[in-house]
Amino acid sequence: MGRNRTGMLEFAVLGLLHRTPMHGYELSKQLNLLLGTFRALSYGTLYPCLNKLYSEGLIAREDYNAQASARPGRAGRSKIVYRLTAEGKERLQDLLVESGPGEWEDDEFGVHFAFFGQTRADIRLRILEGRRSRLEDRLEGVRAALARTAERVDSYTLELQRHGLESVEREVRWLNELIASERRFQAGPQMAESHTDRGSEKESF
Amino acid sequence: MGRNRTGMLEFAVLGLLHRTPMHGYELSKQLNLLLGTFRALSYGTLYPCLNKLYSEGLIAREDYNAQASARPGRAGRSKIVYRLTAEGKERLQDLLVESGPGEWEDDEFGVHFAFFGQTRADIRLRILEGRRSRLEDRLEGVRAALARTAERVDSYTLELQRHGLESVEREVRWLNELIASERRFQAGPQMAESHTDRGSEKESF
DNA sequence: TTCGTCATGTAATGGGTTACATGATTAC
DNA sequence: GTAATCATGTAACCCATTACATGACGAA
Repeated sequence: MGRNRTGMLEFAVLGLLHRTPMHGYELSKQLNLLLGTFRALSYGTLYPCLNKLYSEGLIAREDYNAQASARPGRAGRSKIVYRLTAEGKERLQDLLVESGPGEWEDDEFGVHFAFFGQTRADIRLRILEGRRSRLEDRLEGVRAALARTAERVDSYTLELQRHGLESVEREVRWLNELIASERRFQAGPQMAESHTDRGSEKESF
Repeated sequence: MGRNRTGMLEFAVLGLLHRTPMHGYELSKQLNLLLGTFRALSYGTLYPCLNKLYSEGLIAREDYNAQASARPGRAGRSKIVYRLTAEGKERLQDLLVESGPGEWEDDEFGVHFAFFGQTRADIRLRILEGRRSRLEDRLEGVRAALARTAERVDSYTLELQRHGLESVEREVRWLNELIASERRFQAGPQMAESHTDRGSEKESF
């Protein structure tokens, strides 16, 4: 047993700190941007989490009582900059590679996706496909329930369900595009121009 | 002071029981269908909630030890059917009429919307408009953040944010349609026929 | 000088899930 | 008879929010 219920927060923190060291306040903003659409979080959550990661040796702190900084601008306000330790990096790698059923859920998927840039291509594909089949199950369930109850329910409830259904359908289409583009990339990795403006050159991944 | 943090669950339970008395298990399925897209919940949450509502006198229980049923076999399986008391109905009315800023959030909005069929027209409009402005604020925030960080971030993160943004934009369009249709209805209740295909008979409320 | 925002935390509280525990009924 | 699902609950735990508490910096 002993499966880690990990907490996506720790994952997200490790992922962000791997990109670049940061202090808590900044981290919190990044996090709210990163997970923004999925979920927000507050200081009451973040700081205890940082303490925990620190006590587990996954991150290291560095105090900035900025005497050191020649900057006259921001003198000594106490900032604590965190960075990943070797153990932290190892741990992050383990988390990145996880792609079990738990990883198809909303939160988990969101965080995993956010760090796809650091994830192996085969894992990316597995997660995208898992997510898709997860959503398809959900669709089936809701459609069945809807068909059963449809005529017996007021139109607002119905409208709510219809809208929910369409949201899920839309995400499935999104996933289809992403999966196609992942496959295209894995089939022929010869080139993939980063242009990223808008439209549909998902090949840039 | 004394603002109720109410818990949307209690609201949803009262709302469902107002439509028709039910026992816990059935309630749980209805609830998961009703809030389905928004959130699921488990027995560990529901039963304690029912007990609480009962102890507050908002709902009444009725045991079904199905001797009554034609089946003479064993003492029937114990089902507990719940129905709203007078106090419960009163309480539900209070909740239905609430339309403060808290009511524009995801969960709150979902539950309120699900019971729009029992909500006064002016309140419906207030909630829809509040929700919309809530989402518009969110859009602005995300867009700003996106503009600030856009070029400094890998394309997966960007794609995630773009998709999130589009989801919100889509919900705003949905709300626009609903608001328009509510206004049409309030302006001239004689008829509000228009496209919106299956959604248009809001007059039935 | 006052206000906004940067910056870090703690304590109380709440809401929820998971796993556990039990047993009846229905369909195969 | 056996599996699925109906049906009800409890206890342990986890994660997160809210409100509280503190304080320094930059700009108006």
